[in-house]
Amino acid sequence: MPAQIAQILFPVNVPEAFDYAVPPEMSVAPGQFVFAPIGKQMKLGVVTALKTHAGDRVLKDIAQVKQTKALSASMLKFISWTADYNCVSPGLVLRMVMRSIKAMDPSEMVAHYTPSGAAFKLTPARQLVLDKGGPFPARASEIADRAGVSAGVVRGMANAGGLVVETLPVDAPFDTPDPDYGSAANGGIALTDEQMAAGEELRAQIIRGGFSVSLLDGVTGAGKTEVYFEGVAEAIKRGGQVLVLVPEIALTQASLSRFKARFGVEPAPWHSALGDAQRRRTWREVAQGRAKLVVGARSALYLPFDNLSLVVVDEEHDTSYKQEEGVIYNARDMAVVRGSIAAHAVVLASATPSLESLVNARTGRYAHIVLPERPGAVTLPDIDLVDLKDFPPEKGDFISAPLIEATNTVLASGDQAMLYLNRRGYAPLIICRACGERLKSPDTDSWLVEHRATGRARCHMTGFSMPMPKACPDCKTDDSLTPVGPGVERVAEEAARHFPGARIEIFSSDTAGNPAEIAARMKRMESGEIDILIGTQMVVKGHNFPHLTFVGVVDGDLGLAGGDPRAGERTYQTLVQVAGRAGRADKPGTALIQTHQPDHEALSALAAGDRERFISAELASREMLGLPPYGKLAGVIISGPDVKKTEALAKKFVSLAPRADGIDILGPSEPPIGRLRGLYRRRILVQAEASVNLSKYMRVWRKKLRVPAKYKLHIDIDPQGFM
DNA sequence: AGCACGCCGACT
DNA sequence: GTCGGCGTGCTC
Repeated sequence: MPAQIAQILFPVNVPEAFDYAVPPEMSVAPGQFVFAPIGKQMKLGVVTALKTHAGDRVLKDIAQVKQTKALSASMLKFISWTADYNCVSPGLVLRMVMRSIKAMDPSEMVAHYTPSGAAFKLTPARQLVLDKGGPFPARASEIADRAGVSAGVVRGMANAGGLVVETLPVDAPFDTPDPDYGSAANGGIALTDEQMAAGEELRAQIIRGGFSVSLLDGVTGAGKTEVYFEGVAEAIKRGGQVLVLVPEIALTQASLSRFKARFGVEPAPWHSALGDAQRRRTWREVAQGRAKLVVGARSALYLPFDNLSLVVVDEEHDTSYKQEEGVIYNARDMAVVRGSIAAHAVVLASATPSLESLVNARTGRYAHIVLPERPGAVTLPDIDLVDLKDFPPEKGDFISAPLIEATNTVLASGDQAMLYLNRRGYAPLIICRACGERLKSPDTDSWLVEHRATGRARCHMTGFSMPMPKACPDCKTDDSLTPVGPGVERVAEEAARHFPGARIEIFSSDTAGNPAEIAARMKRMESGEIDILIGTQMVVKGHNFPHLTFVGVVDGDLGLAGGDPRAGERTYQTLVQVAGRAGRADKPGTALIQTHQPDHEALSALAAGDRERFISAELASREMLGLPPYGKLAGVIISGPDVKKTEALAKKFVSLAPRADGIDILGPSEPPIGRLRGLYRRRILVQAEASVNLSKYMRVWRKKLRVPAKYKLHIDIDPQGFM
């Protein structure tokens, strides 16, 4: 029998898996993690395939098989599919999967304590342990922490017989969700007939098994979450694992609590800010198939699920599903791919579905489940546009008379108002009155934003920040630096002038602080301790304020500039979500949107409350221009330390483009941010007809150019922005 | 991603 | 003379 050869993929940036000899006494299977020598080092990789013949090359031996759960065949396929589609090496995708390498070993075991109930010598400190030390079983340090005693007390108490000791994993398994825990039958939220029918449809998909995609389409407040919970319950009931993807910003304690209310346990969390211990715990429990319910941001899609049977993508239109750095991918699209590979159900949920998903639903590729507005409950408020040409704000102000009037009316009736502006800080631009200099981020084409609350000038692209200078750094004139344009801080200042006595709070990622503080602010808003909330994008997600009946959008045009083909769609989606904050819980609401472009299709359709009109107009123009979903786009970003060489490299790349029908290449051109962290950037846009396999074309093209060290070429399939 | 090989400036 | 700077290229 010929020696067996294993293809091994390593989590490094090499173009393909490498061949290794399997020693005669060793047995390996695809998906297993193995140690093998690569160069001078020993690395952990994954067997992707076995074969019997590999060229003339003398192969090295696999050193050792790692004793841990292997990746499933569908996971391996998903890794290579992701790499191919997004034009990156499969090793980089594997690196995302292997994010928590320590989690491959079983959890360390450590002593846990539980009250024994037996008689023992009770002291005041020991009483504290019993009163406040729980929940049990727990580690000595956790109990001591909660009870406010030293860990010695806990151990002494165990010796005295008051606590029993057992050795348990440091990383506790997650509790098993109960599909019926908070169901309507068990006293949970009662579903309407329509919601029940929609839930049944999802259940039916899951019972039928196999690949399916359902677009769950319903306005805010129509009960999308309750409906997809029905699907989640069915999948859990059948023993499968469920992943619910949410936009990173929406992964809050409040959203986890909704899962707890419905399934009796908090789900396993996954997001970028997770600490090492929690990350390890979730990764391991997911790999072992013990974590049944996972709620996570986009990267959770690359967790090594053992038995995934449902993926829900909540707020599927949200742009944060697009990963913009490293491996560039769209988690919403990859979720559908994962479902087709692993043959399971996928649910896309949104009040404002992306045009791509809508078209897929209309052509029958996706099941379309439409939830009607709840009868009796006002959902979308009355939306009107304020043409800033007709109602210009006072000089230096940003709030027009109609917004002031509407806010006053709402405040007089004891309700709350919200002013929305998606701009952090005080002013987006700082300019010198004496010499005209604009404060710019070092090595980057981006203005510094004044943040008055912290007295700093900050770059939102790079994170650079410095104390707000007293004098112009260029002409040295004192006190000449002037803020230009509005940020939420400035709008709050203006609001304080217009509405004296009103309790005003700002809510943005700068002021948000930790989760506890966010929750506290939300609570103040809910209980009516805030009259006017002034917020950025952060206020859009998921919080319901029963007394909020007016929303004023300070700048409805933000996002329409810049030539991005999806700008109109994004603006429409955001404004629907913002306006939807007003007037729930049976109180009618109103929304006013300040704009310079009242005739823009997105804005006028919004004011008319006519989603259908906006969608058909937008689709018609996309079809005419050959843009997604009727055509395909890819972006190329080339960056490097020298302008001329970067430009030359971009031109050379364009000249190497394979000739093909149905493909247009635009550029290279300088993107809006032409220089970022000292690197000059050039952008190429590739537009293709729908029938073209654009990923394959880009992979072939990419191989023709050797990119020098320090220079980078990134391919972005279906780019969402044009920065 | 690492790690070594390689070819030019400030030290014993 | 050589120690080491990091630029370049390879790893089955």
